[in-house]
Amino acid sequence: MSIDPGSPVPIYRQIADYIRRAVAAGVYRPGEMVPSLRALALELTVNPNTIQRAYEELEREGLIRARKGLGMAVTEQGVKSARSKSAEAVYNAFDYGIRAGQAANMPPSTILETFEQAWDGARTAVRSKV
Amino acid sequence: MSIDPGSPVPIYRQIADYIRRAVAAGVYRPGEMVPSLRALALELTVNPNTIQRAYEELEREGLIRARKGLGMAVTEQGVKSARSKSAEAVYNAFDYGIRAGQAANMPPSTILETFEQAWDGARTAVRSKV
Amino acid sequence: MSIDPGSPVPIYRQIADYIRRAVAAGVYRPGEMVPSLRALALELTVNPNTIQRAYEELEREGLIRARKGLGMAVTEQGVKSARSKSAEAVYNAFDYGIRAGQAANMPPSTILETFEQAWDGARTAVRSKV
Amino acid sequence: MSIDPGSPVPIYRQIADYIRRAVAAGVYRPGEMVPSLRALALELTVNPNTIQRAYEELEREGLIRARKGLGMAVTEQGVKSARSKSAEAVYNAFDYGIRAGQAANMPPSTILETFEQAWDGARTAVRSKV
DNA sequence: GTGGTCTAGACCACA
DNA sequence: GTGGTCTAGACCACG
Repeated sequence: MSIDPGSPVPIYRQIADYIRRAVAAGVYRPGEMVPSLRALALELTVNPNTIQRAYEELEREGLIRARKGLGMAVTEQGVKSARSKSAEAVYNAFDYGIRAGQAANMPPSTILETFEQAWDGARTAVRSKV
Repeated sequence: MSIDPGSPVPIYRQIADYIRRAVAAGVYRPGEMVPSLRALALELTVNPNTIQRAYEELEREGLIRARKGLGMAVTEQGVKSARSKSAEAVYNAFDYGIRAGQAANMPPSTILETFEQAWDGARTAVRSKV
Repeated sequence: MSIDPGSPVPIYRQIADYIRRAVAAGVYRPGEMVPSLRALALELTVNPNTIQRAYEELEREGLIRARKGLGMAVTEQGVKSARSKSAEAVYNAFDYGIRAGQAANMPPSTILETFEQAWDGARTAVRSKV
Repeated sequence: MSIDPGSPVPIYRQIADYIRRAVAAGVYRPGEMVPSLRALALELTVNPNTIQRAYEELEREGLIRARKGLGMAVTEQGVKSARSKSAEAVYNAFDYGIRAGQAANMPPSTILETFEQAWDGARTAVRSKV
């Protein structure tokens, strides 16, 4: 994964989002441990406190649970929770885009065309990875 | 227009965004004046400094231009600029949503369905306003 | 107010509890600002970060709301929320005490007597303050 | 007995508390042995070190005493000690609840009502177990 | 001035 | 080893 320190969205939230997506994608399954604070801090070259802040947020959401001396384990209901959170995020992004287009007086057809462009762009980006 | 002081997006940016959308939508045409600092500050019950900051941002973009003793006028290329800015914002929102869905391992069909839901939701929201 | 740094309950939680009780007691009314991070940090001689952590918790609960550049304001529904939280805390303490007594095989009459002792103790403690 | 690994109260203390209550309740009488380290560790599926730590605490209190080759025996003064500890815990819980109510400006009548609710709740909970 | 984020480094309790 | 708390001090955006 990669972190953008210059982004307006705080680092700890970027990390939390990443873990959320990873859990939603099945990278970490229920009962498994997410990377330890210090391990992930080393990997991303950020301060352990920053990782902890991200994990705190996830723990409050019920996605992971702290077990002192052991680590942070993905909750049983974590995957479901992460999936719904992800779906919500996607919906919100689309909704925001559509409303922004409407507010700027863009005709519906233009908004739809813009979506198709983004769709093609993102899809070929994936293919080019492969 | 309305301001949300509790929102994470700064007030001055909410205002700048609003003016941008208004110009893109043709509310203010080239050569016309946007509301004066004090007038807008009174209407929104916000510190005039905050309006000032929003207008500074817009002036830096070339959207508006100070005319001493008159106010801030929308520039000729302002509408085009605002339109392209708006189009870019719409594209970015869609792109972000699509990529978030992919990162969470959502199948393409699900992403498309989510867009359709957002589309229906936003369209009916408009109709209900009318 | 006073902080016990040696307590097992973290300082930031002691502070959050104190603010909660203060709001419930009507010391800070809706719309009013709670002490600023730095001001309270100076008064209690703790690090501002610690105060911020307490305020974060209160903001998540909806008790207060951050207004950048201004301070943290008590929410309209904050008092109600704080009152119900306080009532819950009192109930939980009593419940815990009763169950501890039952688990130790104390007869009900002894548990009730213990409560009366605590009641008299706390009440006279208040009187002696006056 | 049951252990809650997710609780904020450490496992070793949950175990120590359980033994304390059991001694106070007369489950283990003076001279009798408490469960061996390994037996209890197996039963609770916990690291033996954790049991060890709980027993250390109890031995420091004088509740139990190591008898080489035999196990940990409840001391004669253990029961009295455990009883007074339990009584103290009950008193402290009540005292804490009363003071929390006072700090939140709850009228004495409300505090008393809250106790009665907790009393009824805990009593019926016991009955429903039977 | 305000709150928000981040780093560096420390100490602690827990398993 | 793990997570949890705290301090000190820095920089930023905001009003």
